[in-house]
Amino acid sequence: MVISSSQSSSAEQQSCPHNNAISCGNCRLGSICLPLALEGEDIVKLDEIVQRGRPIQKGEHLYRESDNFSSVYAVRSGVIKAYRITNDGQEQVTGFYFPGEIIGIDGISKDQYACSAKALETSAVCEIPFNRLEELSRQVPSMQRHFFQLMSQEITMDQQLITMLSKNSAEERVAALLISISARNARRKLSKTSFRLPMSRTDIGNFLGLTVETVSRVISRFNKQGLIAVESKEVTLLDLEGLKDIANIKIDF
Amino acid sequence: MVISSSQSSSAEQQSCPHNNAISCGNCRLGSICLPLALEGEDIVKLDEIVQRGRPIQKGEHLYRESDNFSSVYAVRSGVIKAYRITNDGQEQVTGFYFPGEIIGIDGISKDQYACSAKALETSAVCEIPFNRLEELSRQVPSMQRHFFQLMSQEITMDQQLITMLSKNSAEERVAALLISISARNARRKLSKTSFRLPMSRTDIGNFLGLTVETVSRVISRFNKQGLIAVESKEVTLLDLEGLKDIANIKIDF
DNA sequence: GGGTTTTCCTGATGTAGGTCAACGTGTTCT
DNA sequence: AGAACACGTTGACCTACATCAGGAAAACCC
Repeated sequence: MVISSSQSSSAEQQSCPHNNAISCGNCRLGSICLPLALEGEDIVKLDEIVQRGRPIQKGEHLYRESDNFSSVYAVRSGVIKAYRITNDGQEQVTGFYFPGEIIGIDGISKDQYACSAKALETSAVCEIPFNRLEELSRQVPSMQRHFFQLMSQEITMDQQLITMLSKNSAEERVAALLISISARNARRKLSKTSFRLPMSRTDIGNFLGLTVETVSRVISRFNKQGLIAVESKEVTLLDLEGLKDIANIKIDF
Repeated sequence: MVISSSQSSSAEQQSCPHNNAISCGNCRLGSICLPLALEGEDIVKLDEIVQRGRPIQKGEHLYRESDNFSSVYAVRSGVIKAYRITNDGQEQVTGFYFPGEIIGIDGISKDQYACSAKALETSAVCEIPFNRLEELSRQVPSMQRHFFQLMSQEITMDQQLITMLSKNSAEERVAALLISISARNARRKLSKTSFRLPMSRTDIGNFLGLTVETVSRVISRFNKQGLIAVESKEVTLLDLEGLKDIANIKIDF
């Protein structure tokens, strides 16, 4: 079944309506997901190995835990949730991936994905077959460097989350997540203060190591205090500085 | 100042008493820290870039957070603690590194180390200058693959820790750490049931997101229940299966 | 070798956030 | 449109772990 991608309506998609016209060279996410140093010729090489598939519907999986690892994916539009199932059957959300971000690199170590990846809304991704990427990395030093950096960045982000989970209060965690989403929106030239939370409260709680009830209470409290204005999933950050004070950490995850 | 390395007395050191006689080819940790696929000739190439420095004394730093990144390090003997300082000045332990394990790759993303690395006991490390490693990775595909895997492994380990911090009880966490250390000892052909905890209770608590008191209480409880036998830092795991039941997770961090 | 400092243990008490429960509000399906 | 269901909010209560506090035992160090 082929689904026409022109139905998609996210901000990112609108700017490049025809799928087959998209290339890494003209993608407006390039500066986020690509090495800035990549030269014209090298972008063409990268372009050749990148596969742009049909959109993924909300709730659909990009891949599942323990599927054979073959590709990493760049999110082009939508939001992807990464999660794993613990031994006792609980879900643990390990990250949310926004446009321009790369997902799937945790699969390299064991040649199978360590997480499942599920679309939280209709999403589009660029598939990058890993063996071709490895080849390209050998030919193009800046590409190799970029990929090492990307992986290292994932590590430092995880370490920030570790720190948060072991040291910060519920309010600090929720504030940190709001600021993180805000910052990632800003990178994509979207509003830094007004956006839609693509994930459920349950997912937020799960990611932050809190229960739904606690997340809900903290958000309500922020709302009452005039720090934010919430209407279900729509959020406006009214006092970004105040939130940063509460979060009390430098974040870029 | 040069410190004679013959003073060192750890198990790993004893097997290769003369520093300058050590090479990646004859190091008994090779199968842990090196790509298994590396061929004779390639090991020589790796050997040429690896620098074996003087031992690091207990409490000494290998590098500090925000030092310029230049090298990754393979622990040859001893134990290294990685930690970062949070905005409000608290320490957060992000990992313990045993012989055969690689530390420092978190520094790649920003070209400066994201953590500080401190020796918990007199240790020896192999320094691997990263730019030379990058070069070598381009020439030797299996080397590049190995390094990607190493980084990816660090990510999955961090994600396991994240899961533990957000889902597991104090007892589960402590049991998991004990089993992890046991497993890492086994990899090095050391006792899986009897060893010395190289880190303080404070460090354990910090790493596991618990207070010293809680760690101490849990360890005492395990002791009373006959799961382990502790005398200060010396531990014997009396009921490995029982501990695994408690830990309730597959661990390899 | 004895004093100082650090580490470890254990008990008493407090609290942030979990649990349980009930109800309101969207969303989906027929 | 109305039933069925997932999601979100709020309140009352509870518990695992933090905090505070004191004392014992190592470890360090003139």
